[in-house]
Amino acid sequence: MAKTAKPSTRAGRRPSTTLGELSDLGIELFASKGFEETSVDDIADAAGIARRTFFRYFPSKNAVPWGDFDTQLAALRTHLAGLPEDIELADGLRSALLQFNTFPVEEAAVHRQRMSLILGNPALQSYSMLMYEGWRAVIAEYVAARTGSEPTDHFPRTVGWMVLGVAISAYEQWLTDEALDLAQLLSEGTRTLFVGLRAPGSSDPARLP
Amino acid sequence: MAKTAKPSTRAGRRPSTTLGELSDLGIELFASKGFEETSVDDIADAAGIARRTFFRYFPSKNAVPWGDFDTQLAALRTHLAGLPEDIELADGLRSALLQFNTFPVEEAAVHRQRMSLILGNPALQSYSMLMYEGWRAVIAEYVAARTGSEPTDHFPRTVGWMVLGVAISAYEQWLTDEALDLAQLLSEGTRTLFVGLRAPGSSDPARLP
DNA sequence: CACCATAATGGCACTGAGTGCAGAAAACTA
DNA sequence: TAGTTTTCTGCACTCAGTGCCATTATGGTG
Repeated sequence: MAKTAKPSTRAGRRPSTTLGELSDLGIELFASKGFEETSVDDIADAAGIARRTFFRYFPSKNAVPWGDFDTQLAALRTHLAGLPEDIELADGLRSALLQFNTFPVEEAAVHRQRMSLILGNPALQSYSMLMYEGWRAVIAEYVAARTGSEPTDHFPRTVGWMVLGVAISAYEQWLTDEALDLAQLLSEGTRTLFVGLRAPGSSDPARLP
Repeated sequence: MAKTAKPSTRAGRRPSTTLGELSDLGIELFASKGFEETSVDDIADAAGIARRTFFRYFPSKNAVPWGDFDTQLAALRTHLAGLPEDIELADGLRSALLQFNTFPVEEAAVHRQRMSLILGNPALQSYSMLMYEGWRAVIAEYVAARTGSEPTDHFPRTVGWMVLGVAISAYEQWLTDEALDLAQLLSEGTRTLFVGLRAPGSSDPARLP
């Protein structure tokens, strides 16, 4: 997140900061002062840029904690595309979940703070829906490719939602207790997803009104 | 939604409108002019109330399409509480899904318009996350009660998310084609949820990293 | 070096959502 | 009629987000 952009040997004025730096700075301010209590002006001032410039880096204040999410999505897409084709769909999905939510230890603190903000603040919870849409689309693409259907078909869409649900509830749980292991929570969630809820003897929902 | 409030024989000035009427009016304006293009002033003017009064009925412009969602949530909670205790958890959940999304035919048109707005407009998609939170909580309560755990535990939370996913993807699909049957889409979704994704022979996610 | 193209920053004015406050307006009660 | 209760309304204010245009910094070129 706090990485520097490459020199980019081409012409024109240099950007005065990076999206990652602004994101980290914003997260810090949000965490210390509160999200609502931190204005865009506060962030811009702290970063030494104009308010107007801030909106060239982010489409909204809500987008700050997400940093360069698009890049992460692209990485996820690449990861899924590189998986062997002879593994189970379910195994591919678990692999995606674990890969996407694995990060270097030195980023653990910022990451926890970021997720705590996103999942704890109403405005940010709201905004996250728009980010999740892209995430779900990547999952749906993979499911569609593996099942010979379209990403907008019912099954891939449903799976996209359910896998997202597994991810988010794992995070929600993780944030309640510092001692919990995120990867284990994700695995437990995927288990619920993979084996289903139907107890032996339950009626078949597809055959009832 | 367009129901009138009861006479309320008590003192004080009468409300000049109802939340349901405002909601219907708002949905109509949003559908005809577009959500972004319709200002709060437009709605207030059309309803014959002051802008300031609008915000006594709704916390935000985004809340308009949801009408009195809290009442519907209460009905769902009551429905779940009234289910026999000897049925499968999965059957109770399917019952909730179908009950919550069944409505009189005369409301079908408005309901489709409402859902089309909520699922199609970015600002409304965002806001829906806050509404879904209450919905998920009701599901999680039921699951917790049936499994002897707390609504905030990992399993009830995960199930809440997954059932929500089933509901939303059914709606998304429903909106793509007028001819599709919502109840059937919900049933198909619950089937995916109940039987799980794991194909026979897939490894057990709970036993792997 | 002077000039030009390019890419980014920055200032300004404007719209529109949401809020706090104080007072007016409509109901019922005694 | 006077008092009480509840809702409505107008006003002023903050803050997010946007369109427009000028300004600044950089590299390339004659």
